[in-house]
Parts: sequence; C-alpha cells; structure tokens
Amino acid sequence: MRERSHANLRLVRRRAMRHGSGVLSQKTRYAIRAMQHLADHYGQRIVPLSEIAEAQKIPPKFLTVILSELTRFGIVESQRGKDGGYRLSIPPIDITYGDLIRVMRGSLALVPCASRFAHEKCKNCLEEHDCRTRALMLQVRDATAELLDGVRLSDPIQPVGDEDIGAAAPQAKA
Amino acid sequence: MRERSHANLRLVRRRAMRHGSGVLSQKTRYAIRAMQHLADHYGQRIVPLSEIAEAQKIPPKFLTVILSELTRFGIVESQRGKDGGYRLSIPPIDITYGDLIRVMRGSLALVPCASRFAHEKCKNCLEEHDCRTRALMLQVRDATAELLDGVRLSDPIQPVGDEDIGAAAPQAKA
DNA sequence: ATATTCTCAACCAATCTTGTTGACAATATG
DNA sequence: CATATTGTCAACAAGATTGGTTGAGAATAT
Repeated sequence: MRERSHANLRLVRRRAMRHGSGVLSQKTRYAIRAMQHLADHYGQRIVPLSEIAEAQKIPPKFLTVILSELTRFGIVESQRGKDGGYRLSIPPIDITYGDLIRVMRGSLALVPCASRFAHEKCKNCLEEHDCRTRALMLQVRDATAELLDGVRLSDPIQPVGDEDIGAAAPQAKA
Repeated sequence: MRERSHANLRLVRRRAMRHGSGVLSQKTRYAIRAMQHLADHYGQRIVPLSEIAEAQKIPPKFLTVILSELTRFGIVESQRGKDGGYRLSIPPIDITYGDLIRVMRGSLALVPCASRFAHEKCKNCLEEHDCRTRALMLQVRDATAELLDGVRLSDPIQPVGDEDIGAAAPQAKA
C-alpha cells in the first residue's frame, strides 16, 4: 500500500461534506420503511396506510404514491374498503434490500453502463476513457448487489453502535 | 441460498430499467475523464482546457466550471496566459477513483448516516426502523470505498468485453 | 346507504442538473 | 507596452427531479 500523505487528499475526506444527500432518495427510504413495517406483520393482518404512515412517520399522502407504486409492481397487495390496507404479496424472506432499491430506483449501478439488468450504453461513454472505469464500476455494482441481496426483509435488526461508524470493514485502512 | 422463484421478483430485474440515470452525475463523469486526461500527461506538460474538452468531448464552458472546482480543491493546478492550462498537483498514483467521487459528490454512501467522513444523522432515520439498515449501508459503503480506493488514476485501462457484464472477476483477465 | 380505505392523475414549489454568457484577471510574446 | 491567449468567477436559465399535496373517484364491509 502506498503512503498518500498529500494534505489535499487527506482533506478530501473532511471537506467533502457539501451536500449530504446520499444516493437513496427519501422516497426510496420511505419505501424501505414501509416494506419493513409490512414485513413485521406478514401473515398476521392487513395493515392500513394510516398505520404505516403514523408508525413510520411518513407523510400519508406521499405514502399513498409509494404504496400504489409497490402495489402496481406486484410486490405488495392491497385491499380496499373497511378494514382494508396492504400486505406483502411475497414472504419477506424472499425480498432482499437489493430488490427494494432496484424497484424504487431502477438499478444499483453507479453508471448506467455498469448496470447488469438495466444496462444501457452510456451516450457519453468515450470508449477509451470513461470506459476505462467500467471494469471498476462493474466490480462496485457486483459487490453492492451481493451485500444488498444478502439481507432480507425478514432479517432481524443488526444494531450498529455510534462508535462503529466506518469500522465495519475488517481490514480498514489506517 | 434460497430459491426465490417469485415471478414478480424475477421481473424486478428486467422491469426496473426505468430511468437509466445512475448514481454518478454527468459532471462527475466529466471530471473523471478530465482527470484521466491530466493523469496521462502528468510530468510532461501543462494541458489547456480546450484540448481536454476536445479530446474528452466535454462542453468547454462546462469544463471550465469543473476544472475550476478541482483547482479550488487543490487537486489540480492551473496556469494562466499563453501556453497555460492545467496539471495535476498530485501524482496520479496518489489519486484514487474514490477520491474523485468524494470530491465531486461529497460521499460514497448510499445514505448520509452511512457516510464515514461526511457523516450526518439522517433527520428521517427512525431509530428502530430506517437504522435497521444502517449496518448494511455501512457495509456497502465500505465495500464500495475499498474497491474505488483500490484503483488509481495512474492505473492502466482495464478492458471489459461486452460479454463481461456482471462477471467482474478482479484479476481474472489476461 | 354510508363510512372506510385504496387509486390515480394533476398539480406545485424547491432544488438540482447541465450547461451558457460575459466580464475580468493573469501571463507570454513581440 | 500592446495584444493575444488562457484561466476565473458570478450570474443566468431551461429542463428534470424531488418531495410532496389536492381532489375526484372506485371498491368494499357493515
């Protein structure tokens, strides 16, 4: 391993906190929470939107849009009328977090041309330059998919202490 | 491994090609290409913006913005006037793709609370629900970082055939 | 019939993305 | 010094995306 002691690059990490948006949209995160809530009641009862909204602190009208989308997709079933609501149409052990993210945002890949399923040639991929990174992007996609598809909606909470930020890599670099 | 033969979920992968945007913005991809171009001429000469723009097919005025940003950041040095241009201020072997992405988009993490350096508590992280995924998000972040920081601007092209989509064996190729 | 619950298209403000314009600052050359 | 060249920077702008809301239905249980 090389030293890399340049002040500028050491600063990258600290300074680079400009827009803390993250990759997953709020909608996707809401969807994950809603699905977790449904998973917790799978096989027990149908859960009305209002309950999910309240428990998961999701704006109810927005949740309407999200759940309709998931329902249209077929991963959730709905029942109308009195005592209606939603339930998973698939056992939670058969739904991975990777599936949820793919459903909501279309792909796990960093760049379109590195998506395994939603693959499309980047219009702006210079063959010899941008695609210089394609092997790398594919590796990232695959590693991401392997992790995200390794955890299922039925899996228990994996607690993370506040001290554990960034410690999750066994061989973390100094 | 579980079976997971549900038609819906098998469909996820095919159907989920809705908005092929990807995680990395066009600006970030331009920045990577520009940096690759500078890396290719590191130690040789100063490269004017117009050359980068033409070679990498980046709108020159937009490249202006990008290179100024990189220069302000200190990762690139500029020279004005006749025969001016840009050069890396750090040897390309000391710049990883992870660095570039962090510089341009602030973090590698899927969600803000899973960023190691640009960490911030998600305002919308229900302690017991959203954070149910935090351990997972941290693993993804770390795996991503390890891969992206393992390849440097000085590294040679890693060709990927069209057949190799998703195959991504790190050191398999001749 | 009525109350309850999901459905869905349309709309909206704010922000982000992808650029462009144009005035200005620095520098090399003659 | 004059001038051409090249980077700097703030402002603008069209279009897309995000994060929602509104409101008019449609289905269903009682």
